[in-house]
Amino acid sequence: MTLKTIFRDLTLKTLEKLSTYEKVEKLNSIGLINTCLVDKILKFNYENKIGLYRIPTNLLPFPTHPSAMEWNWREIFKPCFEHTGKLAKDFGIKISFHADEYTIINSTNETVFQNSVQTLSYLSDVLDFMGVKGRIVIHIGGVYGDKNNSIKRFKSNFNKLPKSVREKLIAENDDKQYDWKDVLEISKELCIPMVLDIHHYKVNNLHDPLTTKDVKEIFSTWKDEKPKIHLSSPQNKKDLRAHAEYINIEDFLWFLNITKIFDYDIMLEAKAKELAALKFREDLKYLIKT
DNA sequence: TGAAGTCAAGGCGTG
DNA sequence: CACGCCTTGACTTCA
Repeated sequence: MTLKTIFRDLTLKTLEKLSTYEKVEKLNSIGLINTCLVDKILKFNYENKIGLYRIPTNLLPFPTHPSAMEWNWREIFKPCFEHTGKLAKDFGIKISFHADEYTIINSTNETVFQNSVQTLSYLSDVLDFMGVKGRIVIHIGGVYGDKNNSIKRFKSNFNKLPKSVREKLIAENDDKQYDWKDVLEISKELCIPMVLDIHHYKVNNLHDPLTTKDVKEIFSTWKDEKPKIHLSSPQNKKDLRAHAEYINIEDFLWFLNITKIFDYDIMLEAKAKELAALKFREDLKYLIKT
């Protein structure tokens, strides 16, 4: 059994050709198709004992764009999200979002920061409507030629965010700029959990190799919550950053070896999505048996 | 109905 | 300086 998980979308150009009435109709229709798809995925995950799900940020089309301001999705979709949230809770599936690359909390441009606040509020409100204790993953952002100042700006801008957003954010190490030590320091100071992405770690690590002690410190940022890591495999040797279809079990074993004493969730970032998750689990089972 | 070109946004690396 | 990349690509147009 495979899932066809194609989330509907539309281009701005198409949207702007429509009358106000047509716009709302179109946006509603796409939003509804996508939320129904989420319900279907949750059901699939439950049946296949997959305990996590990351909802794509394009769940709703143009949720924060000026050209769709007349669309009051919060009012219209509240019951939908309540229903979806109830499913997630009944199935025991943890929900999360990953803010897109345009969400930059530490931007030097105030407009970019304000747009980021809008996007984060959208994601936060969806989680609140769902009534789940979901998380929103973010990266630290740009460096702008001065990492120390950019980290400072991240921290001060973080504190300008609405409380409802702040309490959902979790920070992830990235593959180019902010490595795990940078993010750990920031996470500790802001008291937010850190998601360790072990693929990004391998691509971008300026420090010593990760030890069990380091992982313990990273996991301690989660307090009473079960920690989560991100796992993916590179597309190919040349293009290390892009995600492959499936997970190569080798990319996890080294980490498993230093974390056997811990209990944590694994979010897979693989293009084959649910198929990759099922295969990963089979590979792991086979390996442990032999 | 298929393939090819296009798509809101930022920051960074590459040619 | 223009372009591609990142995101679990998808939409739109044109044969």
